[in-house]
Amino acid sequence: MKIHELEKRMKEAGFKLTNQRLSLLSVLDKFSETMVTAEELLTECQKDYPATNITTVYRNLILLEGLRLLHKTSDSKGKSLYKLVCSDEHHHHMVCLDCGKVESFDFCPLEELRKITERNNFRLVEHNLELYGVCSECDKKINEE
Amino acid sequence: MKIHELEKRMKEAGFKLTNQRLSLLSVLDKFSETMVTAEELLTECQKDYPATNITTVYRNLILLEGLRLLHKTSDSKGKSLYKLVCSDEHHHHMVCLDCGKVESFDFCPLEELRKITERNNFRLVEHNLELYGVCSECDKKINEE
DNA sequence: AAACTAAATGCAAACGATTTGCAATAAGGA
DNA sequence: TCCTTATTGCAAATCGTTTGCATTTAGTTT
Repeated sequence: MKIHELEKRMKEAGFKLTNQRLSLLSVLDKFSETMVTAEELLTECQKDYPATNITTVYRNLILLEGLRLLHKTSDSKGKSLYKLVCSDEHHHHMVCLDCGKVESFDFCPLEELRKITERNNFRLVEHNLELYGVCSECDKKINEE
Repeated sequence: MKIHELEKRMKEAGFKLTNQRLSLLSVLDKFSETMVTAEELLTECQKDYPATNITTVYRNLILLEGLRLLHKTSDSKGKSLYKLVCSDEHHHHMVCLDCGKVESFDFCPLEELRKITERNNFRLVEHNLELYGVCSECDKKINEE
């Protein structure tokens, strides 16, 4: 989703477009291929707009999540990671354990999963299919060392 | 895995079988079908052995994780959830969002996933396929209300 | 353009989950 | 039974995140 579209969505939802928010959106956009922490977002935001504060970052992340514009997960230590949602059609991700880069792929065995849950009278709400490993760039770097 | 086997593994790894540990193993075994928090484990442990302490629970959970006997994830709020690893062959889980119950299924599209990662020069380390929803019992309960 | 008002911010302090330092205790071999 | 070292319990520290409150600001209204 383009930044302009994100700004429009916030505005339409009745939120003010403060400098802190514009800066956060632009940073999120910049990192749209990577899962990042709130702290990393803050650091980047401060480059545009030094006054930005971690509290504000968190508050706006919560807000974006509420608008379903932001995807939140947690790393193995329980720390939260964020990324703008993908607006394209259904797909899943490969996440690099080294640099956090996220690559997408279209495959999803949803049909099969539906059959399984029906067989168990399990009301399927969500499914999560994610691959973890080392992306080609990081793998190259490791081999060079 | 049977409790006795777990105890054996700990002992073999050079750890002492304290009452706190025995009590934790038995509680984990009791909850082997459910993801539970450290707090819930403590509460149960204290029924057997009232002196048990949250610090000890955490320390032993870390230890069991290190022995690869324990599986750790986090819920949507980042709180950690634990469960003994399954010793049976490769499978995935459906997790009830209501009661935490975990059911297993054998299906896994690993072949397909391998093809995808190879195509992307992505070195696959781990994959996660998990279904979330409402289990048949909870669904029944909800409908009764 | 100045005034207004509710929303948004920044700070410091609170928070909950988890970890750590340290002195006291207990497991399991000698 | 004794001894040594691992383990425990407690309190305090830590980390990421959230909240209360006074101040500031966006975006409207005059």
